[in-house]
Amino acid sequence: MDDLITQLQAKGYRVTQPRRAVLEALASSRAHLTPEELYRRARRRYRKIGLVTVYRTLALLHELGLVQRVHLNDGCHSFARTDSTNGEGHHHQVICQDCGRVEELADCALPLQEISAETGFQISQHRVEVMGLCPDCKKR
Amino acid sequence: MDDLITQLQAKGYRVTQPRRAVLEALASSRAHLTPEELYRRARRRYRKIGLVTVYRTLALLHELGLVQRVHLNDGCHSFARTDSTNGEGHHHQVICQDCGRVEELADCALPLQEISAETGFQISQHRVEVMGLCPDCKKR
DNA sequence: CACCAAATGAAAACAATTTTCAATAAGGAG
DNA sequence: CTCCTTATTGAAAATTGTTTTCATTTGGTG
Repeated sequence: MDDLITQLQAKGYRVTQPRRAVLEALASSRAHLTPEELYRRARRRYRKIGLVTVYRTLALLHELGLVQRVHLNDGCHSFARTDSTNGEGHHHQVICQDCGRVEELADCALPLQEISAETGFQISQHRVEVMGLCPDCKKR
Repeated sequence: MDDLITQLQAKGYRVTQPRRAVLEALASSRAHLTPEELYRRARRRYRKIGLVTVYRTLALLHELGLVQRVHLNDGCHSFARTDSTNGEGHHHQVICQDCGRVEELADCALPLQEISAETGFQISQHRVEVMGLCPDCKKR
């Protein structure tokens, strides 16, 4: 969280109250959130914030690789923070279908060589998404 | 293509001119297409078709597992036909970033056991998308 | 060929996102 | 600490993408 703020400052962006509110809302949730949900949560921290600012902040954070879009079967409108452990713009997530919790996979072990050989494609990036129930939701 | 039509009939859906137009447009492209693009192409085959029908046909085909949504970094508005070889609702695609060509992977070789053990998730489905340049575009 | 439900197209409604623009506030200079 | 500049903001309007409504058309069956 403080890390996110530091990153913003480092890149020359201002650390404003609305941005703080969005960052805190994001950091305090393990689940993926839509702009609307994020807006509701951010508002609890900074009442005056507008939905537009949420969109703008998300765009900014996405550009900086601090949040990632979560691609679900029925739409791709949610975002989750990027785990600080993965420096890169990785896209390897495990997503709980019940509570929305998102976890990142360090390594995906895709046989890229093989895929490249088979298809003849020159591969530059990839995305892996695994869906299911997280330990908590699985118990219920 | 004829296969798609047969499938429609088999499920009790009517084979109408607009649907034919959409199916042909889909079948004749190796690339993923947005509803808008599909509309333009379908119109070349059946002038009177409306964009609404394209949406409806896509929804139908998606339900039947004959097309899949393509999830790109900057939006998920495209569709590609499902390779007839993969009966299942697989989501393992190789996508050309230049021409949009989509190829399906038969097998993804993800170490699901491992992922499950590591994360504690009970896994029910997954999606793999590999992006890069197809053989043709790579040459240019 | 006639019938009827399924399917269609046009227009309207709706939802999500982006743009515009005047007002505000972060943060560096003094 | 105050001033100043400019990035950032919020509200409203505009835009874009998608869905609904409903009267009309049409595929397929008898």
